[in-house]
Amino acid sequence: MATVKDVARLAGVSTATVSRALAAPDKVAEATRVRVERAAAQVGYSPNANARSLRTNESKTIVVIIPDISNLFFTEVIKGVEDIAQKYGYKVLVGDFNHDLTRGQRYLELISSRQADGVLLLSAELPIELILDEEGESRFPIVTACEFYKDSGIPSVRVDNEYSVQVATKSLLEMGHTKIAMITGPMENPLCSDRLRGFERALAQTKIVTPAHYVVSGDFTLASGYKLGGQLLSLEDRPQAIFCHNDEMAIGVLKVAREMQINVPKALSVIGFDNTAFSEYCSPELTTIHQPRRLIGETAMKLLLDILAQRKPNPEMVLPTQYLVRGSTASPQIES
Amino acid sequence: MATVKDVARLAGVSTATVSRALAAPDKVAEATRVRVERAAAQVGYSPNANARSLRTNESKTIVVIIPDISNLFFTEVIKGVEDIAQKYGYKVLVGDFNHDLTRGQRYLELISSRQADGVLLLSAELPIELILDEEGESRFPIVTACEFYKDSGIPSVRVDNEYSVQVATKSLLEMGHTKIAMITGPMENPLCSDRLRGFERALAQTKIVTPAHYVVSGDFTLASGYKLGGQLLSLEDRPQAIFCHNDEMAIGVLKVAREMQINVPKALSVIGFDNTAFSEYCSPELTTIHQPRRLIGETAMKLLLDILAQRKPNPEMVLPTQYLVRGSTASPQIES
DNA sequence: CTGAAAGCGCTTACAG
DNA sequence: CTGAAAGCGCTTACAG
Repeated sequence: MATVKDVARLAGVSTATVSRALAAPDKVAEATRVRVERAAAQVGYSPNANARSLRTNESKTIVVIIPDISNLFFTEVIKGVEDIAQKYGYKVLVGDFNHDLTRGQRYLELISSRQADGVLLLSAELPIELILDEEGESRFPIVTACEFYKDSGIPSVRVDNEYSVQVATKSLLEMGHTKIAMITGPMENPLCSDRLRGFERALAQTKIVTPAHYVVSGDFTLASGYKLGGQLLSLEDRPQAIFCHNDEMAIGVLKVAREMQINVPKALSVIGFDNTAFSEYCSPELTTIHQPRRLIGETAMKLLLDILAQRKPNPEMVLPTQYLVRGSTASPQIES
Repeated sequence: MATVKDVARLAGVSTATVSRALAAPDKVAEATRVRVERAAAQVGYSPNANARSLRTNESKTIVVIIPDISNLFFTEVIKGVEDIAQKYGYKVLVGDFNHDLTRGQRYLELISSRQADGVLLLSAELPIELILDEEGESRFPIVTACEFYKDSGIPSVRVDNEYSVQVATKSLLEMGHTKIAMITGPMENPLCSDRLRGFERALAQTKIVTPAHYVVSGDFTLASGYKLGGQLLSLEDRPQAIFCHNDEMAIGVLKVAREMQINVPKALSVIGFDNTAFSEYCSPELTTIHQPRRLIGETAMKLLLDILAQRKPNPEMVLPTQYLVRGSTASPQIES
């Protein structure tokens, strides 16, 4: 591999000048710049990023850490991150830790090993001590997106989960539903407790009493929606509507309802969350809550860029959702 | 950040010994090892990967380059890659180039900038000159998986696309179908031409003549399946079966058929490819061809590891598929 | 088993 | 505008 030395020799200048000509063309005479550029091209020079990072102490790389890369929700967020990062000359590494905390920690270590300058964390599963020191300060530049650590002071970008669910629940109530169940995500997530609270708040404004067994906890997968949906639909006092904490679980409910010959939306209304691609391709099409995923990614990346540049950022950004009524919800009808 | 120097000082040894104690514990006296380890822990030592890579000329990192991270097919392959990489002490970077060749090239440059030791390429979109030199030799350690460059000599891991499609097409023929259409992926992909060939071969063994307009070319998205499916189903000589080059497009066809009130499988059989998660959750469940995605990822990573270790690898590995008959295919019936 | 020393390839004050 | 020189933090032949 050619190095600055090779370029310098060929261009008849010092390595310092090569470095300047390539990095700060205006600090160098026009003619020199041209000579260096030609020489660089001729020897096929490609800078050694390790040497540069070692010297400058920055890698111009950020790592986005996600719990599960096969979750469609995250992948769209990543696209937004990449768009902005690219525009500002940052490389993006995607680290999927597959819900394995040891693996997640290893991605965090890209910071201490100086391979990344900052972290975009799309999860709240990692122990917060890994992120905050004893004074409650971030150990490194970090932004959380979608998921977040409640009252941690860690900058985050997300939607108003509580409000979004409250709105959708109200619409269900207005349609005349009185027996509404909910399949949550893992309840450790602040995001899920917020969504559950929105649900409860909406119900609290009515006289409806929801039995405890109407709220069950899944894990965001198709399979868990299928299983828990089947469970809810086998209840004596079968719910007329099931609100799921994401689209995948809602699609699982759709499947089990079909198998149990329970018509959606006539005998059962189903709501998802996220508005991922398949929500428009299932049958019936899913009523859901749109999250501006790409925008979340873009905003989070911009925030991280601000932090890396020491600009004081807005520590918490809440982006708007949109309640999308499609074919999977309707007024409850007499059951056949 | 603490460095070897700090550890050396505290442990009362040289930096050389620190380095050895941490990297090759058996080259050092037991007592020294313990002292160094304690000192390292005490000062919170974390090795600077850039310095190490600069010195050793390897990063212990591989990059897997994919055209679209929101494609479920790829994400499962990545999981397999990660499992193996992790086991052998390699870090995995995921680079999504979003079908943007400039971006793809930038990920390839992680090699020349020495941030990655090898490439796992899940695409055949990038110009082959970026990969092979004038002599047709790989410029760097690389393995392609799923997609591949035909007759390029680049090591690849994939399935027998031609044979898989041939088998499924035959089953359609045996069911009594005579009017079978195909929605392909982008025809630049060798993978797609192989699948098309399998289709044609199966038909060639019969007297059935398939009109040219029965073969249309999509782009692997839900939307393109929907659109092209609608097109095929609006034909005067409407096909009785549509074979799609992936599940997404097949699910798009399912949707348009539903809207056109064409019953699947009674009036239309639909076949996908890949066996991705949603294929079991659509209605009807999709008949498809299972690809061992995780195994593909594992195998490809092992192959790359062999190449990195200069072990002569098997340059082309073909893994078995499985034809899964589910609810979206049936014998053609009199149309209503 | 251990240390002194060189060097990986870059960038950047400093001096001119 | 340009160059000589130092140094980022590590590892590894070499010598003892």
